[in-house]
Formats: sequence, structure tokens, C-alpha cells
Amino acid sequence: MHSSTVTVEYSISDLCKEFDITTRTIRHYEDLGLLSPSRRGQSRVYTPSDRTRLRLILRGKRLGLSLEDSRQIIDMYEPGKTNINQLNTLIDAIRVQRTKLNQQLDDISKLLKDLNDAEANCVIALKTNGQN
Amino acid sequence: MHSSTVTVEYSISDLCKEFDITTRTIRHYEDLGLLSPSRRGQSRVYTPSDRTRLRLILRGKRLGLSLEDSRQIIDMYEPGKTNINQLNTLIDAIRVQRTKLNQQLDDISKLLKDLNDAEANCVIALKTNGQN
DNA sequence: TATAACGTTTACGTCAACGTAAACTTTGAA
DNA sequence: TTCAAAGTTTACGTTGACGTAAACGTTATA
Repeated sequence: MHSSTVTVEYSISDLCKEFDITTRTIRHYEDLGLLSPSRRGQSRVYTPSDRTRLRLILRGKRLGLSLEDSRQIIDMYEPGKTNINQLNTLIDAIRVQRTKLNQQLDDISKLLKDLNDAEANCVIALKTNGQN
Repeated sequence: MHSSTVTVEYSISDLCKEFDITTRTIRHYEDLGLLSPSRRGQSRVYTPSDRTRLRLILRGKRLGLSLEDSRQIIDMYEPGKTNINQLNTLIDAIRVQRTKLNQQLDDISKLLKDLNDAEANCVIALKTNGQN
């Protein structure tokens, strides 16, 4: 039996291009412990898992999370060697995040509604001011 | 005919308490042109409209918007003396914001799903590790 | 009247999240 | 072989969003 293994990997510039960020940004995330790529020689080598983490970090950024927040959330996905105490605090942390996200959902729906109103007003103003 | 007018107003500390922020924060927003309260003597006096603007700013913050972004969005609500050109660029800006918000909605729903999975894993781990 | 409680301005400090520059190494193609 | 492209480390700079401290004015009430 032969299981073929196609080890996928990425260079730092691969990820930069894909996500439209700079090398500085990626190295910065590594400095903060959000990424820990292996090395070939002195060059960084990223796995699909690293790439996923990066995607999660950027998603967090779009939601206004700090890098530290993102680090904690991402760590939630890898329970790894957490003991029971940690599991309970983890569950609490998860619920805290969920509460924040639900607040955001509410905020967004209100903002979307406001934008709809604003746009409607614009359209009306455009029709009314056929002169000018 | 007599229209009774109960002019509602707020002091800076009123708003600080209501929204749980500092005076420094409110004055900072004023420095950036997001608020422009009137004065009685040298003290700032805030109207319900000012209060609404503040609420919108803080909502923007929860969504990860910069103060500059919030300023622009809030200005969308007050078309005021905008001419037709401005109205069209305004409509474009509104649609840009809407796109971003929809992206956020998508991000949030994914994150919520991830958190659900993470919590489920925690619960399983808790049951499995009845020992330890 | 004095002393809190609240307001003000001015200005330097801080922290996160990178930007930017310098100086260097490694590697593949001409 | 040389030279351009891509990689590296180190370190100071910048921007946004306030914090913090100093020094001062106003008002109410004990």
C-alpha cells in the first residue's frame, strides 16, 4: 500500500500575494507568536495549516479584533493538551466571544438599515433636484 | 397656541457615564471633528443629536471602523447641502460600506460556526476525560 | 469663605500594528 | 560568474486612539 503524499507549502511571498499583505506584516505576526513556520535554511516555509491561521487572523482584523484576541480565538481551535480547568475557562471565553459577535451582528444590521435610509434619501434628493 | 419646548441637553460627564467612556475620549472626538457641541460659558453643552452621533461613533468602533470611517458614514446621514455630484459619490460610498458590512456578516457567521465547533469539542473532551 | 466637584486647555506619553530603511545572505538564470 | 530576485535580521519611525499629568477657572454648598 502506498499513500502518496503531496506536501503543499508556501513561501512568505506566496502568502503575501494571496492575501495582499506585506512580508513585514507576516513576520510581525510571527513575532507576536501567531505564526510559527518551519525553516529550510534560513527561509521560512509555511504549511497549509499556517495559511489557515493567517486567514483567520485577517478575518479577525476585518472584525476589529486585536491580534491578541485573534491569537486566543485561534488557540481555541486547537484544544491540544488542555486540562479540564483550561477547558472550562475556554468554554467561558468562547461564550464571551459569541456574545460580542452577536452584538456585532446587531450593530451591523442597524448600520445597514441606516445606510438604506441614507441611500433612499440620496435618490429622492437626486429626483427632486432635477434642476440645479 | 403654545408649543411647549423641553430642550434636552447633556453635560460631558452625563455622556461619559451613559456610554462608559472618559472625557478625554469625547474631547478627542471633538478634536477630530466628529462632535461639535455648543458652549455655555466655557462648558460644553450636548444636544440629543450630539448624543446620537456619539452613539454612532461607538457603534462604529465595535465594528472595527476607524474614527475617520465613522465620520464619513455619519456625514452620510446628513445630506444637508450636498449637490448632485456629491450625492452620486455619496451613493457610491454607501454601497462600498454596504459591501464591507456584508463581508463582515459573512465573517461573523463563519466565526460563530467555528466557535460552535470549538465549544462542542470542549464538551466532548470534558466527557471523555472523566478521569484525570 | 473655603473646599469639593466639575469644567477647561495644553502637552507630553503610550500602545498596537505595522512602515521603512539599512545591511546582509542565498539562489536561480543569463 | 555575476547580477537580480527573494530571502533574512535589526532597529528606528509613524499613525491612530486615546491616557495622564499639570495648571487653571467656575459653581454650589457646608
